[in-house]
Amino acid sequence: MAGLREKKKAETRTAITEAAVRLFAEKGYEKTSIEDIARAAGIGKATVYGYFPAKDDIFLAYCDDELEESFARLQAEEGGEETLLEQLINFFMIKFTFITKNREFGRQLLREMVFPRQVNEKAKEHDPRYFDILEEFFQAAQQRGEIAADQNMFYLSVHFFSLYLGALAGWYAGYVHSHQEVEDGLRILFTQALEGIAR
Amino acid sequence: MAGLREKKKAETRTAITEAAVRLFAEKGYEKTSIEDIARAAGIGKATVYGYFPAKDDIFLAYCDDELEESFARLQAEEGGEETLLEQLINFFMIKFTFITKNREFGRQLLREMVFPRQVNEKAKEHDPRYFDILEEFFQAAQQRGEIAADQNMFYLSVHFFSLYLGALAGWYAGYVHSHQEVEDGLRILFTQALEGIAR
DNA sequence: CCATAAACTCGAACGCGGTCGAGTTTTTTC
DNA sequence: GAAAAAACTCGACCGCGTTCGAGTTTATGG
Repeated sequence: MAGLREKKKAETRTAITEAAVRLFAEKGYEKTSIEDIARAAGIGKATVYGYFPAKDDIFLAYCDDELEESFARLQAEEGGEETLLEQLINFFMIKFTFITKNREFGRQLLREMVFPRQVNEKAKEHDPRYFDILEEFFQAAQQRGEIAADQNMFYLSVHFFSLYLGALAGWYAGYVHSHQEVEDGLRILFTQALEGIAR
Repeated sequence: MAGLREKKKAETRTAITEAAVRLFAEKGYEKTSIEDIARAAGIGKATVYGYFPAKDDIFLAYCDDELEESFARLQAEEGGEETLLEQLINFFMIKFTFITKNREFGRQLLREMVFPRQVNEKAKEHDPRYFDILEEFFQAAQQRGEIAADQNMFYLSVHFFSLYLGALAGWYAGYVHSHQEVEDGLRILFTQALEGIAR
């Protein structure tokens, strides 16, 4: 019964995202028009809108791939014997390096993730994955006695994530320029936080 | 000599911003077209681009007014006998209430201020004014003995500003919904930070 | 199977942000 | 005060994101 339709739909959707991923990487987001994508996917321009409500949403599909890659690298890291501070610096610097690999891409993605146009269900799947990694760090640090036992894991994650956001804001606003400056700044902020958390 | 030209130019510029402010407030940013603004200002559409390089820049001129108002309210507050924690909560909740007065306006402004398209000279005039207020709080708190003497005022400001950013992100991502929740969250995060900062 | 409904496709057109360039007004130069 | 230069204005146009609507394909039910 069904099937033929669904299969074709899935194929077309894939064709769109693949064409978009390729073109975005080649020419950049702004320089790639919907018509370019449609042509590359072998369909009409208007048909794209049957699959994605707006251009930004195609971009977000593209981001999913990229985020997946970053996430994999984050999990691979697993430095087990560093201090919590070093683990956190490491974690966020990987994220930072990834997101600022291309300034424009990072800016666009951050705008969409930090101040989304509407509450974003997709983000609510992503975020916990990062928070889980952070919470593992905290758990281990707690067992090593590096942080107090009564700390709320979730708010700890939020705390460091916020400081990371601040660093990104400083980067995009032009207050810090090199990766080293960002790392130094994060270290200062994290230490401020930790010296309280660790008493 | 000059004068006639300059005066006319200033008048036209004012006419544009005033028309824009009125129309943005009436119909919202997206729904207001450059042509609307031009017509309301009594000039041609293309002329607008002689005064502002892009639509967003007219929006930012509009924001200047709004930010000025918010800033005035912030300075008027001056609660002198509260604890640092309460002062900070107060300060950031005023900012939060202002910026989320209109969700769309706040989102757009935040995107532009936190992740600007290019390094923004205007922002570099604004930011220090807020940081100055914060540093006064810290100075006073230091004299009261609420925080350690060796803290770097600038990074303290950055720290709390970052936590505020985190709260905004939580709001726009839909993790917290009421002002009370935001305030509660800020209080937890600020306390985490302070208990370190205050030893 | 056929008839009817539902879903999908896409050329054409719309709206809007932004640019061009020719015409006009002001300033400068001598 | 005339001629050249510079600055300003705006109708016409371009490109692109998005929508419309008519035509086509697939699914459904008797």
